[in-house]
Amino acid sequence: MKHLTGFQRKVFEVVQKIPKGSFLTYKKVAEEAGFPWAWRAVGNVLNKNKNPKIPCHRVIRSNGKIGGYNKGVKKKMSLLLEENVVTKR
DNA sequence: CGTATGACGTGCA
DNA sequence: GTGCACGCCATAC
Repeated sequence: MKHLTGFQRKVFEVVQKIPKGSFLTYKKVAEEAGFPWAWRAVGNVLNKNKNPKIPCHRVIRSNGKIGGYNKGVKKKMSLLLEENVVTKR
């Protein structure tokens, strides 16, 4: 797990704790992580994140858009449709 | 150590 | 409701 900063570790913790069938926005994750002012960094951390243990696909934008996914946005949409049971857009 | 980037968010036209 | 621009934080180079 290497040397993650408290920020990243916290973000991973929160994202990993997201219950199935639910999703959080980047800003919400940052807020839950304890860094509500660094919602920007949340997306960056997840982007560079290579940990498959982190359901980063459950984190979407506040715009209601899916956002992105380092494994493929298409994959993220599929996961959201299957796990979060959400509608397209 | 300094600069640039990015899976964002909000504001304004 | 949609599009463009700016601001923001942390990380990577």
